[in-house]
Amino acid sequence: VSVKRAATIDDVAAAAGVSTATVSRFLNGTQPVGEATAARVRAAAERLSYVPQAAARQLAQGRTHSLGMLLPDVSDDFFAPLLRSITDSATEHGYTLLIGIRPSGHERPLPLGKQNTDGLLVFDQSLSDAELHRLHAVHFPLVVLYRSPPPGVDVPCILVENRAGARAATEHLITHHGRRRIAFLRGPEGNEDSAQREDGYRDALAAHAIPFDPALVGVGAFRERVARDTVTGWLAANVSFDAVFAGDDGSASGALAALRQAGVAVPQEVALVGFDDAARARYLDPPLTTVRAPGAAVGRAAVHQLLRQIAGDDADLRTVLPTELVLRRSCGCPGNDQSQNLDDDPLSAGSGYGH
Amino acid sequence: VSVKRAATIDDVAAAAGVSTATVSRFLNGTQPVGEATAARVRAAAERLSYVPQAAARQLAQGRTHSLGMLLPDVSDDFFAPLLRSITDSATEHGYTLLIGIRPSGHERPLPLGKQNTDGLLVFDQSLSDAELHRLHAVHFPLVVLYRSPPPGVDVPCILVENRAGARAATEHLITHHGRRRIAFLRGPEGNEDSAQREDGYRDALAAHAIPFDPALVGVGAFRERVARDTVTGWLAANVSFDAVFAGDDGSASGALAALRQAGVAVPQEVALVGFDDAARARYLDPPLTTVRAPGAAVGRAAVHQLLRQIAGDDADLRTVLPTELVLRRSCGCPGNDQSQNLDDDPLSAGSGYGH
DNA sequence: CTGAAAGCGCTTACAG
DNA sequence: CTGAAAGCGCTTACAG
Repeated sequence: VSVKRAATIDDVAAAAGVSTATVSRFLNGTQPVGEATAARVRAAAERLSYVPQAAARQLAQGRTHSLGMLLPDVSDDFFAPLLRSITDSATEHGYTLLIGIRPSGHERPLPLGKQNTDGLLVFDQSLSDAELHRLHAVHFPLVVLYRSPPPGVDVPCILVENRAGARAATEHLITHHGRRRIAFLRGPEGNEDSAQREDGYRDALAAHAIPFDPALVGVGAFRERVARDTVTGWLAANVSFDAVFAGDDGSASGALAALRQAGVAVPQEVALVGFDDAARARYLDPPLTTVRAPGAAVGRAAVHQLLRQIAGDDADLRTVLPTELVLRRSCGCPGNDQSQNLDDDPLSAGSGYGH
Repeated sequence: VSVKRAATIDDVAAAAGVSTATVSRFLNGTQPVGEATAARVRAAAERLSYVPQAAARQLAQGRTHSLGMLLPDVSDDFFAPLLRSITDSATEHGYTLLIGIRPSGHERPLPLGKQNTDGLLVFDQSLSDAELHRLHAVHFPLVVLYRSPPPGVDVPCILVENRAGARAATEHLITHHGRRRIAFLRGPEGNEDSAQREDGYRDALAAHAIPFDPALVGVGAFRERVARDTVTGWLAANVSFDAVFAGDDGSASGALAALRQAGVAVPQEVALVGFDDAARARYLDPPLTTVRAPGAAVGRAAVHQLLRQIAGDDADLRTVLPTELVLRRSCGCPGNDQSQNLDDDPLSAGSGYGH
């Protein structure tokens, strides 16, 4: 047994005394094969430790059996549960996940496409509208996550219930904690999730006859430092507020840092609520009350819709997943970070790295 | 221009009035091409928006131009900076990163190998010693991360200075904060990083003539919950200690939760130090003093060594990266979580997701 | 500088 | 149930 060259289907066929067609059929189960033949092929493949070469199958079949995932950038703890559910779902269906990172600014060509992938999960802004349009026009299977497709481009999308979640969070501050001067930290310009969260925030104010005050809306940009600076600015300017609803958990962290820095007690003086329930949320002090956006469910739904398209079926154009208010202590609730918070930690469920 | 079928090299060749060989040479720059010819080919490729099909090149060339990354599992915030540096380095050198997740227990066959990848980055225990041996025996390029290869298997490895880092952390507790009853939270059984960190811990004790007390070593398993339970047990049993050196930041979080729960003041009554400087470290309260293990540098080094092997060069068998003690407040230092901690956050450097 | 042609390792009608 | 053969879309000696 030479160690130099990996065994090919020809080697297996020769060893088993059959044609390559038969080997292929048996290994793929695409057509019945005689019992005796099967045994010989199995033995030969085993003995030669034959592994089919992906490129050759891909070329012959015209499909790659792999899914691409395109990210605008790799950042923060929001990512882990999502990635995990996507890889799990893909693996479960016999697909390999190919990840391409698209740095912001995307000058470079797409690393992933029809050439190396059967379909693509597109995060947020990692594909421009024009690119989305072009790929969809050639019927390349696509699913967009955390955004809707541009008008006229019927690409299935996976969204979360931003508006209802944001409304629930804001109403909780009003109803349970008597807050009426609630500030809002916006996400990045043009971000769809953020716009919807702001709508929910306004819904809640309106429902409780609290006038909307533009002075209480600031930029958080889903960035910790930006949010910190904004809140620090408010404090310096003596803006009066008794609560902050942050557009995401990252900006909530920043707000918390600014408040702590200024000696403002959270939640006593200013209550705080975030959005996402990212991994860090439970570790903040006080633990962050936030709206859980189900990352794992988003991942599963995305893979499902992508596979339907690959199979030639129609996919749902719009999947909206429910959000849920998670009460911890930053809003003023008694919280419960002993059992609940740690035990359902989606991240500690794994085995962890060996480091 | 038909929208049905993607253009192939034949289409381009026909459109440009040259042979496919010429198209290939021009596009890959493998051989000089006449100026006029080049112009025609460029125009044709452009007009047909030709993208070479990866599988065909792979088959013809016998290489995939992609790197695999194998993970035992996707977990926690330790992962993000590492993944980011790996993808960046790979992209920079014209490689695509293919990620395969190997769930613990690994009953399933390897998703990544010679069939679809030019080389593999192997994390921790995601490959068994036998598999490692087998792949190395057939000269498949491999780099192991956060572990050394099994004896007799000359696979390059990337490690961090665990022992020195752990010693520095422990000595800091002794020297600067006068602690002498320092507990240690071990990592998972058989974990190399953890063993080395324990060595460093013992080195420090010995250097200061503090007897090693086995009652002060407990299992943390790099898992938050496990560590929490261990520390809770110590407190219940009235074990006396004035500091905890946790094997990683995850177990440090758990220790902190247990201490807070029991009303023990950190750092006044018990000082705490972790290892890794994971994303969460700066968000704990108090911010966690920890040993920074340079995830991004590990990623870059790993890709570098892998590419060298792919190029047929010799790679360094052992790369050990320095660690650095990061002083925050959990050890009793005044800390400085205003500017430094946020501004150098490797995770907030990206654009963030639109969620 | 350019082309004709073989070959990479599979799959899959087609024929039996 | 099985095989001979064409074909997937590239690359690359080989010859000129």
